[in-house]
Order: sequence, then structure tokens, then C-alpha cells
Amino acid sequence: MNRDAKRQAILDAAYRLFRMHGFDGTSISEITTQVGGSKATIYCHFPTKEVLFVECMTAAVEGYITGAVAQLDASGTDPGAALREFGEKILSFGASPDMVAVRHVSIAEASRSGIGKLFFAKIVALRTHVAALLSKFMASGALRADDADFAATQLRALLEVELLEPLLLHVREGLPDEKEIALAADRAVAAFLKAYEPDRR
Amino acid sequence: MNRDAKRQAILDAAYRLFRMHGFDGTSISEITTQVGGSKATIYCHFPTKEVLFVECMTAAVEGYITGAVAQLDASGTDPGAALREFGEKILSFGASPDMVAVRHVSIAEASRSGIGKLFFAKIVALRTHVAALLSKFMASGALRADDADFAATQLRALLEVELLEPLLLHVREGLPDEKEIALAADRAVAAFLKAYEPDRR
DNA sequence: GCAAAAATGTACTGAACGGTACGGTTTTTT
DNA sequence: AAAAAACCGTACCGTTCAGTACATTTTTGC
Repeated sequence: MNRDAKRQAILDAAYRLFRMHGFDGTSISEITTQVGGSKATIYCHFPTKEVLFVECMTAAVEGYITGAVAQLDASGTDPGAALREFGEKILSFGASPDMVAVRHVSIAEASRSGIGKLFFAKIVALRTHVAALLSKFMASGALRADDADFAATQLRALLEVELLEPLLLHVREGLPDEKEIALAADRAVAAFLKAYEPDRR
Repeated sequence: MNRDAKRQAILDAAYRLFRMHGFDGTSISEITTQVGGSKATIYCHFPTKEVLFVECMTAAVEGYITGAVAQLDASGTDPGAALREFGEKILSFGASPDMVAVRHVSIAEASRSGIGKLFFAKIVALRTHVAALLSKFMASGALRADDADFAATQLRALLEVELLEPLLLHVREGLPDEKEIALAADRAVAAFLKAYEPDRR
């Protein structure tokens, strides 16, 4: 195995364990037994446990935004259809067990090495993309003209409230099925559209 | 000091430390130095560290809902004014450093002894109260008739999204000032009212 | 005032963990 | 093939921690 491949294997195993059991709940020895080799090998790639943690969580969070932005389709002309489709995709992505776990750890270890700040920055980046789409609809008169960034924030809140909080609080587990996701996206987008429909006078 | 008083003193000190540093970050010895006495005393009141944790977090979460419901004033007749007032109160309460810390720990230790489930149950209880208020407005025609429970959920999402997430992710600290809270409540309630205004036709 | 119950201090156990040392082995590079 | 780098296993160090044992003192109930 290559040096880089080894390094990546360590990161992968560490990511999986950190994601499942958090920072304190994961021991270096555990990582070595998963990835093979010995502790010394890990400490020749990463100076401390915390550096290893930050590095693999950073990569995971980077993947989060990349995957989410890919769901955005700016070609539509009807806000309802476009937002519903985006909402379903983003929910089935963001409510997946992996992503819930990443989010969980990001909050739990928020004060450790700025992993929370990083996660927040990624959310802001995603919001910017959504805001651009909303801006387009506002310019065309399909939506009421208003602060597009803030509208994107509210849309995210409406999308996430129904499914994400129960998952984060471990009240339910597993990926909700398609019907449920579609329903949640529908209810959120419906409220959002009413809140941002063009003024009727 | 009374036996009950001692027990309460232990709970208070433990609560403060757990709230600040989480479960793993707090040691029993630390609690003893804060409360006086020795470890043996703690272990004669609580069988394990986890039981102590659950007991004081449970009390804290109970207080959460009690304090929040007390903010509800069902006497008003104008939804905008009533919800804005409720929103401001609930935000300045829920965004306080103590409550943010409780929420933080509730998520971080969600899988430990069902503290997450308990927290969720309390949120549902609060939602029920808000839904009753919304129902009243829906019945009077001040709001569009719809699922009041779900409307309360969406209202909470809109209220919390602007201030709470940055606090949970440690992107900002301290209690936001009154102006900011009023603004956040205003924006959330404005969107909510638009989404739930009676149909005009 | 006395007996029972509870609180206290100290010292300890046993286990887990992060991180290091080191000598032998494999892999890569030149 | 030789030299260099990376890898491996094992043993170890120092520390921290939950929880216990026990003898002593304080508080409480009658």
C-alpha cells in the first residue's frame, strides 16, 4: 500500500469511527485495529489525535456542501416545482444516516478546533447558491422581491424542521422513506411559497 | 446541611459542570471539589455517574418547558402582536447561554440514556401549547385554518433559525441584544403570518 | 443524651487512554 | 542491489478516571 493510500485508509477508518462514536468515544487503538498496522503508523502520519479528527471531519464537511450543491438545478422556471425538487433531494441527502452523524458530531464537538465554524461556513456557502436561485425567481416576478439570502435561510429552516431534529435527537433512526421526504418537502415549500408569493393587489 | 440540601447541591454543581463540559469532560472529582465533601458522598446519593447526569439534565430540561410555557400569553386578539411578543420572549429565553448549553448537551449526549428523547418530548409539549394559541386564531378567522400543530412547528423553525444555529455551532457567543432578538422575532413572525394569512378571494 | 444513619477524608484498585521507544521487516526509490 | 523511507508489533510511560473500602467524624431522630 502506497503512503498516500495508507494515509487515506487511516482517514477513512477514523472518519467512520469518529462519526459513530465522537471524539472521546473513539480511541486511537480502535482505529488501528480497523485499518490494520499499529499506533506508531498513525502517529507518523498525524501528530495528534485532534489533528486527525479535524482533518477527516473537514473532508467530510467539504463533501457535504459539494454533494448538496450538486442537487441544485437552476434551469426551471416555476418556483414551486424547482424548490420541491430541490427540497426532496436535499432532504434525502441531509437526512441520510451519514450526514446526520456528521452534523451530530459537528455540533457535539463544535468548540473543538473550530469544526463548528467550518460546518457553519459550508451551510452559508450552500445558502448562497440557493439564494441565487431565489434571486432569479424574484427578478422574474415569480416570487416577491425581498432579501434572498434570508429567504434561503428560512427555506432551509422549513425544510429541515420536520425530519432533521428527530434524527439529531435520536428520536428516530434511519433514512425516512421517499413518501415521507416528499411530504416534508411539500409542506415546507408550500409554506415558503405562501410567505414569498408576489403581492396581490 | 440537610440530606436533601446536600443532594440538591450536588445536582446543582453537577448540572453546571455537565452543561459546560459535557459528560466525558466532567469528572466526579471535579464535582466534589465544587460542592465540597468527597467522592464517597456523591456515590452514596447516586449509584453511577450516568444516573447523576440523567437526573440533573432531566431537571434542567423540565425547567426549560416550564419557563417557556410561562411566556405564553393567550389573551391577545391580534396574531401579529401576540406572536411577536411570544417570539421575543422565547428567543431571549432560548438563546440564553444556559439554555444553549443545555440544548448543546442534549444533542451531544442524545443517545445516552434517552436524554434526547426527553428533550424532544418537552419540545412537543411546548408546541402543543403554541398550537392551542394558533388554533384560537384559526377559529376566529385571524389565521387560515390548517394543521395547528404543524404550524407551530414551522413557527418554531422560523424563530430559531436565525439565532440558534450560530450559537449551537459556537460561531457566536453570549446572549444577542434586545434589538437583534426583536428583529429576528419580527422577521420570523412576518414570514409566518404571510404563510398563514387567511385566503383572500 | 444516645444510638443509628449519613457524611467525610484518604487511600486505593483496575482499567483505559494518548503518546513514545525501539528493533525488526517490508516497501519504495535511486 | 543498495540505501532510504515507511511500516509493524509490542511493550511501555504517565496520567486520568469511575468506583470502592474503611475508619472517623458529624448529623439526625427519638
